[in-house]
Amino acid sequence: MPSRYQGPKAEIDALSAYIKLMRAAESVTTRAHAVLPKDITISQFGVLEVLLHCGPLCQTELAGKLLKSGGNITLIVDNLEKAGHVVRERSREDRRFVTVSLTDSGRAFITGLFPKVAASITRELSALSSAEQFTLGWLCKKAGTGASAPAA
Amino acid sequence: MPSRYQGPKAEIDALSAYIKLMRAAESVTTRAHAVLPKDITISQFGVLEVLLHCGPLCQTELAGKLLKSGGNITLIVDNLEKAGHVVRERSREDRRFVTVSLTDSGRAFITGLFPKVAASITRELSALSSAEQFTLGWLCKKAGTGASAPAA
DNA sequence: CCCTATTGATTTGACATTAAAGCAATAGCC
DNA sequence: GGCTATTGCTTTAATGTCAAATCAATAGGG
Repeated sequence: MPSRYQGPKAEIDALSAYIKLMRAAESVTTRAHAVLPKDITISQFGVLEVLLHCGPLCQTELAGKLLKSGGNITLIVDNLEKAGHVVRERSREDRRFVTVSLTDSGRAFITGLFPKVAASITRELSALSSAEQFTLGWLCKKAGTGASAPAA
Repeated sequence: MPSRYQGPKAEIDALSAYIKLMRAAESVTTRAHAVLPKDITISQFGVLEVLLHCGPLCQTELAGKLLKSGGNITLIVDNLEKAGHVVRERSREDRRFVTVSLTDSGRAFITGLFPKVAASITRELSALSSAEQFTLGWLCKKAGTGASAPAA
C-alpha cells in the first residue's frame, strides 16, 4: 500500500507490518499451491486435506476447521461430490448431521497430492532459517490472537 | 537452482509457520475491517484507498497495486461507479486507457473512513511491540520474496 | 404432548476472483 | 498505407465467499 499518509508512529509501524503480512500470505499461498492440478481448487484441497488427517466430519466441523461459512462448505462439498472425491451420508442418530467422507479414489488423490504441496510450501519458506520460521510463527500467533480475537 | 531434500523436520517447521501465517492474515484482516460500513467491501475500500493516496489511476495500475486481475478491477470499479464514489474517463491521448478518479463524495467518504481502519489495524496489532512488528514485517518480506517469487 | 428455541444444512443474492476469450485502440514494421 | 502485434479493458464461465433467509430435525420447558 503506497501510504503517503503521515500519522502517529505506532500507526505507521502497524500498517507497514500489516501490509507485509498480507502480501506474504497471498504470495506464499499462490506460489505454494501452483503445484495443484488445474481441476482442483485451493478450497477443495483444504477440505480433502482435513478429511485425510481428521477422518470423516460433518459440515459444521469442516467449517470450523477451515474458518469458512456453512453455506460455503455446502458448495465446496457439492463440487467434490460431483468429482467423486467425497460422499455425503445422513447420520441415523441425528438426521440433521451430514457426514462427509473420502471415497477410495478421493483418498488416493489427496494422499498423492499432499506431499507435493507440503514440499512446495517448504520450498517457498526456505528463504527463512528454521529459527526464523519459528519466530515468524510465534509473532503471527501473537498477532492473530490480538485485541479483539475471540477467547480460545 | 537444484532443490535439495530438507528432511521432515524442515517440512514440519515450514508447515507450522505457514499455517500460523495464514491464520494471522485472515484473522487480522477480518477483525480490522469490521469497522467498515456494510455497504462497502474490503476490495472496494482498497481501490478507494489507493485512489486517495496515489491520485487518479488507470485500471491496469490499480490491478498492479492491489495484486488483482484486470477483470476483477473492472467489476469493482463498476460497483464503485454505481455507488457514485468514482468516475471513469477515457483518456484522450490514448483511448485504450480509462482513468479512474474519486468523486467529491467518494473522496469525502474514504477520507472519513481511512483513519478508522488504520486505527483498527493498529489496535489489532497492538499485541506486538513496535520492534516485534518490525521483525514480523521483515520476516514476511523475506518469506514473500522466497524461492519462486518474481524478480523485483 | 405441544410450543418454542436451537442446531445443521441448504438456498439465495450480491460481490469477489481468476483464466480465457474477445474487442478496441495503438504501435511497429514493411 | 496496411498488416500485425501489443496493450488496455470488458465479458464470460466457473468457483469461492458471506450474510441472511429458509427448511428440517431435535431438544427443552410447560
